[in-house]
Amino acid sequence: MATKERNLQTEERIKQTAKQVFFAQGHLHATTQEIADQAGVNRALINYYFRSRDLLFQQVLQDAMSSLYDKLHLLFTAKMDFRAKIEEFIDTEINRMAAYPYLETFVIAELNRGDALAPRFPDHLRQALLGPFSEEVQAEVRKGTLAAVTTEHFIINLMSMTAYPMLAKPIVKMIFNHDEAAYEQSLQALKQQILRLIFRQE
Amino acid sequence: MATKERNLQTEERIKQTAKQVFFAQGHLHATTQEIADQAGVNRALINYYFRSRDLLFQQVLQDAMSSLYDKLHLLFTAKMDFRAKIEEFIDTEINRMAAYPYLETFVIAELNRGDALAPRFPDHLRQALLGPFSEEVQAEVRKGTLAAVTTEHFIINLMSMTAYPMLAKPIVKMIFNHDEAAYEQSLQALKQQILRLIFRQE
DNA sequence: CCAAATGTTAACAATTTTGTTAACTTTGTC
DNA sequence: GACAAAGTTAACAAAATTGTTAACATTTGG
Repeated sequence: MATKERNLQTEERIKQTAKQVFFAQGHLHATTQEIADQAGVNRALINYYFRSRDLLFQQVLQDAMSSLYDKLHLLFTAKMDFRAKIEEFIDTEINRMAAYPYLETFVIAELNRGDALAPRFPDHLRQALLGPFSEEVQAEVRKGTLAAVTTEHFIINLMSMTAYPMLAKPIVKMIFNHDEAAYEQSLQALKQQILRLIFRQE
Repeated sequence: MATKERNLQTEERIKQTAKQVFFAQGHLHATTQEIADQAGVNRALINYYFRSRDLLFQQVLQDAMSSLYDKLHLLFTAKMDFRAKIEEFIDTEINRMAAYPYLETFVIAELNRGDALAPRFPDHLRQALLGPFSEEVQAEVRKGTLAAVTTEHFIINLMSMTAYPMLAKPIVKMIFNHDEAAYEQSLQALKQQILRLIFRQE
């Protein structure tokens, strides 16, 4: 008996659309109808493939968490020159956030719903963080290329600067009176500006 | 005819509770029933004082926007030593965010609902930003106390570092395996760490 | 090509949430 | 203390949203 092949075309389209609605458009209150409409499918298909609205949400949440883990895994373990690694992290992270500005907002909003199960951070990631990566950071501190900060706060600040500007996109646009184009441009420039702030030599 | 005095005790209690639910607990999907329960009032009173759920949301949103404006106004116009001003901004901002971690999340989520009216950033604030405050920042850059960054990105980075760690509180706690106490402690230490990162002298 | 499995749809039912109304209570004022 | 205004409540009505079902369509394997 061959493995049952479900119609991934539709199932995947629904999930992708849900991500688009939640992560890109920031419609955290979106109904199943709205998602079905944008996906161009009958709403009942959401129940057919995902049983319930909640299970769709959980699947999307799982995917989002996975992508969070992936990006941190790369940062903590890649065997590259430290500065190059940070540059790449900033670059991919800003590009990712530009496509999905509200991914973390969605994750956080879902985590705050009483019923949500708190996901666990993979142990091997925390080991890499506390061990090898922390060594790298502190070596840079001793060299004087980084300010004297703890590894934990270095990571927090790095995540802050690469995530917040897109997470708070409407606020940033409002403060600086940016249209979409100006905002995009400011975002690209931000990459260099973060590097200048973090690293101590010219 | 004297001005009509409505029962501000109840009206205010409802609004305060709504802020607590949205900004502190992060229940962005909260129903009017949940708010009424936590406020200890009959749900119909929400309609009595605010007409509709949406109008309550809008009032809370307005208050949130005002507090955002206030904090920026202070940063842009206070006549203090630059470093002292930044220190104070970080301090009050982190304390505020610790009490209301999800204020900006709520604002952003509401701004992304199609029907919301985009609020305008007060002109006098943008003037102060582009004029006097920008002068201050660039003077510090010339002195070498700040890295060579644009005023815009300086502000964005500052807001990022003071807002994100609380905005993403569940994620931060998860990554570093913090309980509530450890998280609080990390937050207090963050203030100094941000200053070390921003300013160039020891 | 036929039959079983899978996919899709519209209609319906159940649930959740919001808004309204009318009766009742409290408060302030004369 | 009587009266009017404001405040409060439970019950009801309306709307929005989700979940289910049964009929229909399409695909797939023999």
